[in-house]
Amino acid sequence: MSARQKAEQKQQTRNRILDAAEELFAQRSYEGVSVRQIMHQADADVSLAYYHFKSKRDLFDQVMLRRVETLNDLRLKALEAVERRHPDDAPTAEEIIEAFTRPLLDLLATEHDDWTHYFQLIAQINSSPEWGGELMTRYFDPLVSRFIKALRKALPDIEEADLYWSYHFLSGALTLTFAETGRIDNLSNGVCRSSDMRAIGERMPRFLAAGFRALASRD
Amino acid sequence: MSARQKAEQKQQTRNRILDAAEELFAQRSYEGVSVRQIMHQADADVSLAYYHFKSKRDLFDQVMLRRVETLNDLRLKALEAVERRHPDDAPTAEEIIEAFTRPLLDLLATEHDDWTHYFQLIAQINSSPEWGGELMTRYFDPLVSRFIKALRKALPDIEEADLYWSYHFLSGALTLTFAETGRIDNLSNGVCRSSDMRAIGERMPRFLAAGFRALASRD
DNA sequence: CCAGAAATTCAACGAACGTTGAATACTAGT
DNA sequence: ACTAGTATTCAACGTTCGTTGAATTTCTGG
Repeated sequence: MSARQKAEQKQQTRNRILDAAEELFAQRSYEGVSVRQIMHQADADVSLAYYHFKSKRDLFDQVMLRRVETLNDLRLKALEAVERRHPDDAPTAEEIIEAFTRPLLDLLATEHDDWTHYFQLIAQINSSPEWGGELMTRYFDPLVSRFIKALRKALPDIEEADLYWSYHFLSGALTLTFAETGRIDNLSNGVCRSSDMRAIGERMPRFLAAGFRALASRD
Repeated sequence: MSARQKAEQKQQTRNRILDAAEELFAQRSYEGVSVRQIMHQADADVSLAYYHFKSKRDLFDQVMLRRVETLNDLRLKALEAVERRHPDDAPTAEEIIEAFTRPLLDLLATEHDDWTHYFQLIAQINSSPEWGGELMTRYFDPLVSRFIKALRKALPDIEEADLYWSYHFLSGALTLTFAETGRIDNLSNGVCRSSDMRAIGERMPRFLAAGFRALASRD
């Protein structure tokens, strides 16, 4: 086995641990899961966690970090593509929201098992005062500000407060929806399924863009 | 001290424990808080928790139960009041959503300290697959179905799937907003404040009703 | 003032927690 | 075959966890 292969194997183990941690943190929260349970699911010895990571908290941070760059890149590229399609006029609110949500939709449609637990985790963090404050600001707010700037251009008459509140409502709808909690499956008696990305893609941008416009055209 | 007064004092202690548990569960989740920490905050001995409640889990359930009836009653009354104002025609979607949200707004405006942690807790539960599945269904779905029935009447042309997805988006926006996570305060650099119930009341029903209508009038 | 119930405290249980240092297995280069 | 180093395992530490039974305080009704 070459040195290169060895390094890859180490990464493999590290990723197995990250996968297990991601899934369990998403299902039962940070404090609801022990390092022992994570390492059991990763099929590795407990103390190996502390060889690959500094602490339980560090493991959690690396779970967050592993995917955030991919995600933000895709979203930014989608936004830039939309703007490139409108060299003169401004894109519509719906197009911008589409760029904000489409990457998540696509990731869940094509690599569902890789991303589903990550979005569950983000949903929980987003609605937690304890965790969300720091993490969401650090990882997502820069990109969000970029999208809000684009939305401001799409809705030139909107007031600042309306713009931020609109985004806030969007954020709640989006994180809950992509968390695939199964709530809608229960409520609708099977008419809707949390995992139906096509159904979401057809409805969410339209729903949210209408909301933005309703606040932009206030009388 | 009369027997009556004594029973009241017992209830007082019980409520002190529930208050402490509600606040800490909301801030740090069920597993993130120990019975010892709760009882320390309630200024009572650890084992007193097991005199008033069967277990930690039972304590959590009682935290949930304590306020849910009040809340659902207010919401149902608000909906019935709206319907009484429309004996012949159907109320608008905005009026119904208003009835769904107004009680929360009012409770947070008039008894903020009593209710703020409860709504934080609900937000976390709503976005957790582990907890939300059972709890939200048990405590809220009956009332929600009642509201959905009213919305179906307000939007006679809407398809079932659109109706449920619309409510799902509403649910996400609503739970995040009333959780007062402070996320919008950071993002908007102080332009908006999570605790500004007036700002929310002026915007949320309008935003969400527009979303419903956008899906109802699908081409 | 006393009996007895009710509310609260004390002391402790076994289990699980995060974390660590030393020991081991494995493999790559010499 | 030997060595060096890296990945992994073993065994244990002190602490905190949820929970319990017995002791104790507090107060009421007789």
